[in-house]
Amino acid sequence: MSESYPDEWEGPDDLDETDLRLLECVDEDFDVSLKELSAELGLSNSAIHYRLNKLKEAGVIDGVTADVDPTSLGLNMVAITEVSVVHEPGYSEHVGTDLADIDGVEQLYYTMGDVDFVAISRVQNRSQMNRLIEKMVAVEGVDETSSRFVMDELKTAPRTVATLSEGMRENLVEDE
Amino acid sequence: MSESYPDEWEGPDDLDETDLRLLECVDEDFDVSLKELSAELGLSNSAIHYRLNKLKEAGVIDGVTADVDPTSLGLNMVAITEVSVVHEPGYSEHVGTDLADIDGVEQLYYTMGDVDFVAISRVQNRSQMNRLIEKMVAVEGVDETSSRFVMDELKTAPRTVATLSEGMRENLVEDE
DNA sequence: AATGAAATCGACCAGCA
DNA sequence: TGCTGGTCGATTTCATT
Repeated sequence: MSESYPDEWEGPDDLDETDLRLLECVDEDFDVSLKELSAELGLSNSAIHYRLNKLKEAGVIDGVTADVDPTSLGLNMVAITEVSVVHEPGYSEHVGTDLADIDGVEQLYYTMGDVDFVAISRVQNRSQMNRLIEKMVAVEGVDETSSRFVMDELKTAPRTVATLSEGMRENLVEDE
Repeated sequence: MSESYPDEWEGPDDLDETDLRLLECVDEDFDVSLKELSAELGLSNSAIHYRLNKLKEAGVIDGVTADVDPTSLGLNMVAITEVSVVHEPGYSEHVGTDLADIDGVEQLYYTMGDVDFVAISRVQNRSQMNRLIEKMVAVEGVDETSSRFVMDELKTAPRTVATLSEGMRENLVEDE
């Protein structure tokens, strides 16, 4: 994020419309054969393969992962926790990594404003959640925490490409 | 989540230690050959394949996806927004789906407490963010919103299995 | 539930537009 | 650079234990 580009700048990589459509497919489901993709995009198998490799090497695709359903592992309890730290310089980085290392913390954001960190955690039961919050409070530099329980996850995994607006899309393919 | 199980209940599926180790591998990186997995786990290729299929059919693995790096698409701006709704019965479901449908909203949680929804959104620039917030406010039933900008994402994609604690693991394999 | 062999599919290379 | 076609190696499937 240490870029000197203007606010309306779009992205470093030169993607064309085909790349974007390919990303839309595999961002949703990579468990498809090259055949299906080539049928969808009107290209040969090797062409798809070639483009996928290019996207991986460029870091646009930075991994392929199996999405594990948390509820099938009994991880039914989700909480969103706001963490504020004592305001002494240099603390935040340390606090951040300590918080991120706590088992059950799935996401951790460092934010502007009165609250300093927002964590999203997932556990199996109340006692685990209690222990998790205790660990957060015990991190040196943490001032106070405030948690909310999640009753429903209406939208979860970051399906980055699927949530692109038309405008965002245009910014990517227009000026490559 | 409409289960009548006690709080300490662990999970519906009968997983053994091998399944869990396999999940740990592919949850991190599915772009590996069966050879590597069979070497790691001491099983034949076909056995790995058999277990992977079983996990997919059981819904433990509910998909294989390519992880697209948002920054390579110029999606550098992330916000966490708290949304409260006017308290009239039956509003919440409608508001939830409307909010989830807004382009750029990657995650949406329905929570207990004074705030009703928490959204995590990702866009390319300030004007897109402004429009996104406007759309949220325009949703019928939304009372007010409060947004915080994310300065750093210390932990992002829900690597569910990777963040399991020892206790969570034990709950899964012990009593299958 | 796991194995090995057979059929199928994907990865890579050389060459071409 | 982006793509094609063919080859080899990998994966999927299936009969068998």
